[in-house]
Amino acid sequence: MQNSEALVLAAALLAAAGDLTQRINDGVVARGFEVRPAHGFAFTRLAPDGATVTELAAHLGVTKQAASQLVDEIVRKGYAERRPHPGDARARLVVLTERGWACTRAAEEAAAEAVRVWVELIGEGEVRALRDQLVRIAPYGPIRPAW
Amino acid sequence: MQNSEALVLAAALLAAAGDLTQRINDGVVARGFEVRPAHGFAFTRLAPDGATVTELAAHLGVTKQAASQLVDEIVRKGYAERRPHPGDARARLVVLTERGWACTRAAEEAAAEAVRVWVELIGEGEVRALRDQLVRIAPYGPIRPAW
DNA sequence: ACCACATAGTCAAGCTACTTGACCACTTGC
DNA sequence: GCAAGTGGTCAAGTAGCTTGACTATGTGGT
Repeated sequence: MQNSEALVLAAALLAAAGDLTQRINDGVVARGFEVRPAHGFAFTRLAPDGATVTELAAHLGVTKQAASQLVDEIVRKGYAERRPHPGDARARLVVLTERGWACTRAAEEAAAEAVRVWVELIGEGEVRALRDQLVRIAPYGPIRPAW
Repeated sequence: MQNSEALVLAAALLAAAGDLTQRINDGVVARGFEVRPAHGFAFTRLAPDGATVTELAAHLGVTKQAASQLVDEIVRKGYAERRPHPGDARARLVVLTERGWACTRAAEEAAAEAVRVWVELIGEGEVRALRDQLVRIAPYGPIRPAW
């Protein structure tokens, strides 16, 4: 593969990721939730059983101060709440509220809607293949803004 | 495709894009250029024949003031220069210097190096297929940070 | 049992890459 | 040839991050 082709791949990947992210966020906002994209990726970490601020910081690839500010924001907006951590009095467990769960479901709907456009473009099988390949090459590292 | 699968696709896409962007930028920095990722995407627009600040702003999806500041920076660092625009005395044509071209070539090398890792993971044919599919679904809109 | 050290979290201040608003120079179209 | 539009910059404000400092709690060695 030529060098210049690699840059084309990078540009297309960035464009697709940016487009998808924006479509999902727009869809969530249209459903009545006041959020930005970073919140969504925080929610996916909080979703199963909650998480501490430090765990969230690692997931998002930011400092724990930044993660703490983000938690302040989603708590203030009613999507999550801080609870005492069972088994560690220093830590606090951040868990989603019912509204937080509703927002998560809205994000899934919006994502499905955005992907549907792609399915119409290249077909469901191709989208699945795309996803499978991406899952194989995507590192399980922090979810970060692309730049 | 279930709703939750769409979010998995989005997360994988974001992770892959973020990872690739960072690898490319690290590679360019390692080759002795002091840049950030947004510069690279500016370069790809400037590369053929130069561009005006307004065109660059549209390409990057930011205000023309922001684009102007970015041009200030890459001019100060010696990667580009402002020239009078032939045929429009209001505009100025921003063109790459020789160092700017060298940086672009370094980005291509770094991108190829990063993609090589993927080729080893899933094979060259799959990477090509990935690129082709992405090119088909990626809108030709602005290149933006993923969030 | 104690004390040094590590870790969870927050407060405060600062920075950077953006934004909005105002403005001038030049161009375009009626 | 003047009104409206466009290219570019200057200035000020802002959002979301950073680094630094600190308290409270947990951990491990002697």
